[in-house]
Amino acid sequence: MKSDYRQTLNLPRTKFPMKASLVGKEPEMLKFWEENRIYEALRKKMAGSPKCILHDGPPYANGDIHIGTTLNKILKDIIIKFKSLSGYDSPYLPGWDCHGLPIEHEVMKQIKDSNPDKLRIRKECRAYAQKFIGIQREQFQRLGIFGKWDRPYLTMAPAYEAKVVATFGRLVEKGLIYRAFKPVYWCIRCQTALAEAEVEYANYRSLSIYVKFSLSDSPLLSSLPTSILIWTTTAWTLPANLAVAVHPEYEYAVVEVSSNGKKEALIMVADMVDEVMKRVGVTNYRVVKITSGKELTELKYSHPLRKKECPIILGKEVVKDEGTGCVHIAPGHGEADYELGLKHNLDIFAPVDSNGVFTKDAGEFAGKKIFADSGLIIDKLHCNDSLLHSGFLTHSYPHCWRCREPVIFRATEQWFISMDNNNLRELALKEIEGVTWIPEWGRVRIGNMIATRPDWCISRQRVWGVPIPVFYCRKCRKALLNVRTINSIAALFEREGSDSWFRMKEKDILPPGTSCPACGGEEFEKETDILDVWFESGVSHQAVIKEEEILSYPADLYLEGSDQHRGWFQSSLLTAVGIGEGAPYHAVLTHGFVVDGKGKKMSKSIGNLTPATDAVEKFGADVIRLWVASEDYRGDIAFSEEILSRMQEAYRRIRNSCRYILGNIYDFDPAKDKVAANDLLEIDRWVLSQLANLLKKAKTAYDSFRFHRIYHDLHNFCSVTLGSFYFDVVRDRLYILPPSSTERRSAQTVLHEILLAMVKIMAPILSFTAEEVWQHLRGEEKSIFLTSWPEFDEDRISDVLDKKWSKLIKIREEVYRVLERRRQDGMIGSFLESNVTIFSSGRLASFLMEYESELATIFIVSGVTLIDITGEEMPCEVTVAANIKEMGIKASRAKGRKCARCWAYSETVEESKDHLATICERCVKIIYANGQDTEVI
RNA sequence: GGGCCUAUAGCUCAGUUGGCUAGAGCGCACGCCUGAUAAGCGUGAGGUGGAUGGUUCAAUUCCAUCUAGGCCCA
Repeated sequence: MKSDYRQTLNLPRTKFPMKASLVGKEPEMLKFWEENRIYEALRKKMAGSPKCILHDGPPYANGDIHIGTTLNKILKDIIIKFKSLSGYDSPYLPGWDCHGLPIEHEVMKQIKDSNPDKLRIRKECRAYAQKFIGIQREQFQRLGIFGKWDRPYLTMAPAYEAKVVATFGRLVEKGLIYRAFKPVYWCIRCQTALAEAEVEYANYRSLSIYVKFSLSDSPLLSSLPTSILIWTTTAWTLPANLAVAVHPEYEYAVVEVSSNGKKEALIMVADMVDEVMKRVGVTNYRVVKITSGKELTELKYSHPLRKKECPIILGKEVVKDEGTGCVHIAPGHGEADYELGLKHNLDIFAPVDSNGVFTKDAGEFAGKKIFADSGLIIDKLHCNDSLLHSGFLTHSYPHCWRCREPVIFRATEQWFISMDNNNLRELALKEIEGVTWIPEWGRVRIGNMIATRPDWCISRQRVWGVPIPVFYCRKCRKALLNVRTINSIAALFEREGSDSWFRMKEKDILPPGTSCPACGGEEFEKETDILDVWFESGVSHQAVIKEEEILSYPADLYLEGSDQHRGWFQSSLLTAVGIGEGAPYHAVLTHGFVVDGKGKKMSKSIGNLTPATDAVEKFGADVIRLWVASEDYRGDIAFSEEILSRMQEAYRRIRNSCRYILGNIYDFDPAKDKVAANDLLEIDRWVLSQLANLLKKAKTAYDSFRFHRIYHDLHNFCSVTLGSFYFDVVRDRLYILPPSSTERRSAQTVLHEILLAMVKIMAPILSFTAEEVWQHLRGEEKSIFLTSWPEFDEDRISDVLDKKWSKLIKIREEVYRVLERRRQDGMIGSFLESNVTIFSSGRLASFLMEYESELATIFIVSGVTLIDITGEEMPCEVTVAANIKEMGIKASRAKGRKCARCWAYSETVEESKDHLATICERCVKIIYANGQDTEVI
């Protein structure tokens, strides 16, 4: 028969399961939060406290959330929760960006009708957006994100649309809105402008021509008639040619050629001379002079199709691996040409109408079709001896996504926000200075962008969006652009939404009696363009922050991916500064992009894209949240199966640390059993000092948004301070000593405090688990999120204790190295099977003497003997400590027998009689003192 | 091609104003325990600090160039 002393021990008891089963349990927790309206209770609790507003950048209401969106929302949630815990009223109002091309595009694919009514498209788009708002909302909530999910802000809501229009009106008032030409993709067949996303590239056979633009005056280069040679595959853009661009740093060659008995000189980039000559079939040529791109700009050429002198300009965009290094520029027919044209004050000239027919501005080609009649241009060039060579080239060319016809680039009238009227650019740059950028380089990044960006084109030739609230006089074609009409439209949208614009007639939209200020006309036509969606989301500071009572302006923080320096951060800043206000945010925090384990970007084509929902279903939201917290988001953020399984391990460690404590405080009632600070054992005071340190570091890290430090500190605390030391050492006290003994209560007091602090440090990150722990802690508050960040005394951080105990831990390591060797020898298994003798001298010896009675417990061995060898030689049979001077260690098999209760070896354990297990003196006393039956069977 | 950023052990991160054999945790290997047990403990092996050059008595830390990668443009 074997005696069982287990029942006389205080073994851990808890219902808190070791296995998290997050995937199954998290939804229950979500239900708990929802049913108990914890977020609302939190708002109520914090009402009146100082506000801290994180304004949500609206994700696009299309598709499932991906891992990047997940990261973004979790970061926001961590901040919201920490701020709330630490005394701020920090509400979270999520939003969605609802308008825009991607949705319209998807909807158009689904609509069978080839020419659907605009209102119908909009209706379908609205339903589509609404559907994905529902889907995404559920996915965000599944992550444990707290917020006002029942009433998010939507950019398609009438009130929001009204603010968009009103803000546009304020920009008009400031003189920032103007109309000008800008090239866009245009489909002649569909009679519509196309966005980048609506263009598909396919092979197309183009005319490929080399054209000579004869120089008006070139005596310095050659005595022969001299031309600058260009190459193009779009002959139809030549009537719109306004300049030739050359690269400022390239060398250009003057090449004298002789063909068909005619001698002339041609200019092209030096590196391409042989290549070009080969292509145009000229064999007799020689380079007579090398000049620079810069020098060429002193020259002018005469237009081959029109009587006009045109400049040669510099452009860094010019390349030399195709063509001649001299680029024909038609600012009305190309994006790069347009930018260059703006820079050099060229007209944005596009003499082509919406049907692809030359207008009267194209002179003799007026009325001709640009593709079908391009032979006329070739003929003309040929006649005036401008054509050096013509052929065909099959190359990738943009086509319309609907009708598959090749598209053209054509300047049409668009609305712009001027960067420089009213000093918008300068003011915006000034505002950037006053904003806190996290990381700091965000300031430089957005600064450079704003300093060099062109005017903001806000026109979109689409349907799903907020119309640009402008009318054109039918009589004089002038635009009606004034604050009064715009505000009346805003009011209309507020009442009926922007569908009204498409539904109603002009005269019903405009205030009665509106007349054209230019000609007095009373008939108007509404604008068909809608606003760039960046403008819409950009004015959320007016439509949301200013409107919502729970928020306050300006926001304390915007938090988005680093791509938003060009996107939302910028559109928000420009609109706010444009209407005469300051930056809409005090601080802007950016995070990098999620990349795969190898540091490559996530993309569908590479196949390394993990849907966020998959990860959540596999690991649980808390593991994903821990991953978010663990990564330094300032750079790229790696995401891989390996990383997540590491996170899972780390999660278990933290979870089990909580479980250990819960199991050991099952009979601890802080109200009754708490031991006063001064009566705590020294090791307990030391661990509280460590805890205070952890809290301090965590607070600093949360305050500076450096969450990965919290993860590391917390995890290290669990693994090192607790797991490999404190938990091990206090186990003896907790299990063996009488339940109400001061020593045991001292440990429990500290464990309870540790868990209380840990669960709060965890809460913003491991929200589900923290709440689960909290429920087992039986605190007063219904939810961990209704508690507050633990106050702590800086005084508790004791350098003296830290020093003493790090020394003890260091000594312990030395002891363990020796014990490990004995274990390898087979002398011992458990360390309790050993006795340790330490030889030391001087200060070390007296230091150790201080702890003589505790050393066995600290080392978890059955006995420690100290030998002071001050003034003597180290005995030769001991192991000398590796990292501590003047210390020798000897380990031997423990004397006596193993106590059946506490498992330590002691000579007080008597030899077993009657097969009954025997216990040591200490345990006998404990059992007697506790009034327990000694005859434990 | 331009602007901004990143690069320390297999993974995630520390390394204070340049200064002692570059640290931690996880993972891994080996072992222990079986009273935290699909847990826990111990010991140990892992780094030419992306590469090259320069400044310095001394550089992971400063400078230059390059390579790889990311975001935004062209």
